[in-house]
Amino acid sequence: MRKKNAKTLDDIARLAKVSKSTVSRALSDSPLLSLETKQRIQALAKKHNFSINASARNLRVQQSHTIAFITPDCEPNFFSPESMFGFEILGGIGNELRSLGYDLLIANVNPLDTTSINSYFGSGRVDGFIVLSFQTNRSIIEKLIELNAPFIIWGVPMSGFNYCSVTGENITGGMLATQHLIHIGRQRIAFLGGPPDDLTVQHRYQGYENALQEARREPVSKCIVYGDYSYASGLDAMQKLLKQAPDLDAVFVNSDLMAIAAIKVILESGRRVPEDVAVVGYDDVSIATYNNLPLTTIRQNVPLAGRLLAQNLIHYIKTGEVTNVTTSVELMIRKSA
Amino acid sequence: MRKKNAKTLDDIARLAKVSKSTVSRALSDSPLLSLETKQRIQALAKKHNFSINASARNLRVQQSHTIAFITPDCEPNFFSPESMFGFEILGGIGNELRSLGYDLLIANVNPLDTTSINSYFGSGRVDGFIVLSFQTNRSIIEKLIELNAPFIIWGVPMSGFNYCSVTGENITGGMLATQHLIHIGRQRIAFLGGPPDDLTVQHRYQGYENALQEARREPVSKCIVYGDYSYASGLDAMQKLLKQAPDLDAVFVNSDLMAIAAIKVILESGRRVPEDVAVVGYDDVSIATYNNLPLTTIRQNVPLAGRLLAQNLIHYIKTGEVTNVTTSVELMIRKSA
DNA sequence: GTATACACTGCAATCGATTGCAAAATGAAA
DNA sequence: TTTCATTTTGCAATCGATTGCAGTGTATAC
Repeated sequence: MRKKNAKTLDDIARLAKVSKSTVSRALSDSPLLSLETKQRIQALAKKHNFSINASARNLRVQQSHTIAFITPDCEPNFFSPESMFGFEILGGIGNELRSLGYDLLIANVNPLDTTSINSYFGSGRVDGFIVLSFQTNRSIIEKLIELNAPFIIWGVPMSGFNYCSVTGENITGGMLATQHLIHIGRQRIAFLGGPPDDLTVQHRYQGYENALQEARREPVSKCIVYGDYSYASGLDAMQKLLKQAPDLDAVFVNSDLMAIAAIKVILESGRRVPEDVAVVGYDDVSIATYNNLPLTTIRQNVPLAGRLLAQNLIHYIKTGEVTNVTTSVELMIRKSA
Repeated sequence: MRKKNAKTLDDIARLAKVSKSTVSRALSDSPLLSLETKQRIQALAKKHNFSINASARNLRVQQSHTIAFITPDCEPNFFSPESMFGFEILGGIGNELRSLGYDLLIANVNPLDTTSINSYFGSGRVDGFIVLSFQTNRSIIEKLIELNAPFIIWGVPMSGFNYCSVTGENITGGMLATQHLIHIGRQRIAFLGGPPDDLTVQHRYQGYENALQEARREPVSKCIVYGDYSYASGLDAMQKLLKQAPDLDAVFVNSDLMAIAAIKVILESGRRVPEDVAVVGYDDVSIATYNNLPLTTIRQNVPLAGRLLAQNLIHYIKTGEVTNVTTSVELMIRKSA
């Protein structure tokens, strides 16, 4: 005995001998129906494993119940190791969206041509966007503002604008890392940052500076270099650092991938890690653990961040209330420092 | 002067002083219209940056123009390092789908409760599915078959069924790896596989066996162990291997992540890599390169695989033609063997 | 001038679910 | 039995784009 699948509300209505309005109300758990009919219809729908037509529903209620996660379409591509962090955050986002009744769409957008955002939002294809601000997508954020589209970013919002965000406690992160290096007796602690115009990076730098000042020290400019989060830039930056300040004995790096690159350079220079140069990374993505020399790093609570991004975006869509929250960070002590 | 955005076909129709049928035809580049009106309307639409309502269109044409990429909702989660491979393949899939006019949805499905697949397919939410078969999702594939939903897998199809697939040349991969180890003079070559009931793994084993036989050798059972692609299982399996066959001088591992785990165990046992034990991985995901000891591995053409998955699935949806293609693999010689 | 063909364009039905409003059913009170 | 209030259900319009068919207009041939 196989139950045939019902296709539309009308099919179920016919079977239940009611109108399709009633079926619609039963499935959306409307208080207008008697409990009895509601349950009867719900059971029937389940039996014929009926599921409501998404396009029709979306058309009628003028919502897509879909959120786009924006991945910049450029080199280095989002779907590359450089964005391992982005990958790991997707899990939390997806699960939370699902439990809120939303779907997750992957939207590839070229930062140099943001018109495709129109085709997602203007078409009613998606109700909102999630963007990682640490990538090359300032132009994307500007476009979203221009379109007045609901969105939320992971990172520190640009000043002068008012939109939702979730970000780690970057100042605290910078302090924890630096304090740890001071605590284990390091004298010359370098800073290898992400892009210097990124507010996130500036906050981490500020934490670094605060920790040094706490210990009555000052940052030294030749110990400060920047990369762009890529492996290659980590190699370059660390080489530069060793040239400028050969006497450094520690470095705080703004991402795990760059930290791994830095370690490679340090080892190749004949120094040992952590004995000669201690290294602290940032993010605690998977490679931090799997690296031959497990990385001491600042852990961001990535799954939580994903959930918060989803929750707060939906909250904004429903209420218009802008939220800016931060998530805590934690020092993970392993082998590299 | 800001151009106001037109919301519907009617808006544009009014502006162009034609009917909405004509606008619809102009935007879909119908041959029924004169070139002149077509261009006039297209320009107008662009100027008012109009984009067609997706729900309405999808409702009318009874297609969603959306493909779901299924991620099993279980531990180890898809969005974890264990699936770095899956992550890297997403890029190719997304780009290709986009150029074919389809969107990419991330669908989290619990392999123990596949009813959610209904809510994606039965609701017309998506037109088809892409599944990675090397994960714990046999039940998902069975559900898709039962629903008669269009789908394509990455991996070797279950025998007795007829559905689309794309897979790497696993036999060749196994041979290339093993031949290389023989070529560099290794005498006792172990095999550390993925799940033994996975056809992909069986093919790789067959390649391993073929290569040995070519060299007039035979596989030895105590040199054959299996894991489940996770880092932890790689540690376990390698420990077992060293216990069973302490005299081994090479191992062919079925994934890069397990290979990195294996290297860790080998080093901790006091042996050197590659001097005492050579290691060849599989997949060539990013960690293979970034590992302190860059991995010699079998490269799968992942971006190509993604594109093929997208192309062949859409082809199947449109024509009903089942395709089973394989993509070539390549030996990447680095430091570990 | 009329007939015929052909190129364009518009009308109106349609996809399936939602929801304001009206109608029917039920129960209680008079 | 009638009336009124309340609960429950149904009618029909609506969301926006597509498309078969019919209608208009123009050009060519007779």
